[in-house]
Amino acid sequence: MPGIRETKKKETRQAIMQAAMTLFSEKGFDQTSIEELAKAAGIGKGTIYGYFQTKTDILHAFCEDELERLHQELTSNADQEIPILQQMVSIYMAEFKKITENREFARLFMQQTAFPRDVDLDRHLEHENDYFKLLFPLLEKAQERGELRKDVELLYITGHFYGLYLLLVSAWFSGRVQTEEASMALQTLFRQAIEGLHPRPEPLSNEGNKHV
Amino acid sequence: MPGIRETKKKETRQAIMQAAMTLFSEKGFDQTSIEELAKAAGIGKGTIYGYFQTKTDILHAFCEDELERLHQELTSNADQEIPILQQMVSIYMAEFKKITENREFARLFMQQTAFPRDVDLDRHLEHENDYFKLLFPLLEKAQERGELRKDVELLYITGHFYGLYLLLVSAWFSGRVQTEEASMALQTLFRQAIEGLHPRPEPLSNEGNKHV
DNA sequence: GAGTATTTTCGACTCCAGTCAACTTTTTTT
DNA sequence: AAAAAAAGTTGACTGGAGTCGAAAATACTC
Repeated sequence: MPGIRETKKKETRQAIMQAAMTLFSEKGFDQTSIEELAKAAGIGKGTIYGYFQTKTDILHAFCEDELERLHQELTSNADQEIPILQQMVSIYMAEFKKITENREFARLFMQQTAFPRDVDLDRHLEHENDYFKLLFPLLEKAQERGELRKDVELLYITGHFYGLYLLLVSAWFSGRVQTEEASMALQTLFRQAIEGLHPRPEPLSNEGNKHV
Repeated sequence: MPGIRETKKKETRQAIMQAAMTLFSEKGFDQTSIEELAKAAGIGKGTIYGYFQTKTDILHAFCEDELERLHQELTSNADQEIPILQQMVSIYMAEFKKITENREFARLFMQQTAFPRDVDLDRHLEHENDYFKLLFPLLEKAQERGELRKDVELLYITGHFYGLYLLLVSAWFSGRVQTEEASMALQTLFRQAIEGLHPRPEPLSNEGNKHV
């Protein structure tokens, strides 16, 4: 039996996030005041701070939820036998598309995710570990198939892909990469990461070197 | 002849940044109010907004100045004949060390640099281009020496290194990489990026594969 | 089910970033 | 060198994020 309290807490939390997303989308993050938001959610201003530490946290929690759901989807649909390059491109492009739906949300979310405040560290690490649980098995299988070096820790391999993902998002913000070019750019970067930046006498396969 | 106005503008700007850094360092960014800062700089509160758009901008401008100076230094000291791996590690570790001197500054600076607001885009791109002017010649020489593929655009090569740098800083914030380990971690990542994540029958040289 | 403890809600309040219209200083014009 | 224009300075003011202590709601105890 959940108890009145627990039930209401979940409901209220949802109500806040729901109201927040509606208002943030309609009027923008800065143009929405907490007081307004509280009224829309049918609660008092102070109550919000029993659920979230800051205004940004509301947005961040929403984005994390959305991505969590996306990851569930990706995990169930994943075809673990296609080349790791394509798997990684699919996963990170799905994330990229989701995140870049709203530029303002994306900025605030990425700022906190990539460079989190110390108070958020625990939550952040937990979330990251969930992500690893999705990625590691795929990378491990790719290692077995001989597509990835076995002498590189999975954490580092993930790092390479995640680093390039960060780069892509950053380049998108600065306007160096357009939304339509993103998929191509990420694929190119990932392929180069796999092939290496060092020149080699003979190409590894004939898929390579078609694009810069 | 500079004119009274121009001279004073530069002085005032310096006074603001100077006072800001003293106070931010002593009391922390959030604990320092603009009014306090204005008093310390010997000017009125409103005047600050004739020089900087936001409180964060003051910090950001300071960090950019510091990094600019660092780049000058790096450019003049650069030995363009040592392996590109070492050159890149030196440059990015210098930046890492500078930036991580103060955790709070680092967070605010990186958040704005990696995911800039639209109003800051022009300044940001200009600054990035200056950076490229430092890096491109080094990378080009490395291509000539056969250390880097010639079929990958310089912008992309820079991207690989910068992406891994972002990753390192992000991992430092999350506590996955300690300050003392950073240099080793970056070197490993950069070497892996050069060698590639794909396994190869015979190692390229005997420097490789010693660390994960 | 009355009484006590604990958790949650609330909005008046504090504090501060950022604005703005009046004012001062410098430059340009005549 | 006086007048007009332009650029820079200022602090009282505004609006909103986040706090806090009192009040309400729920949960425990006998």
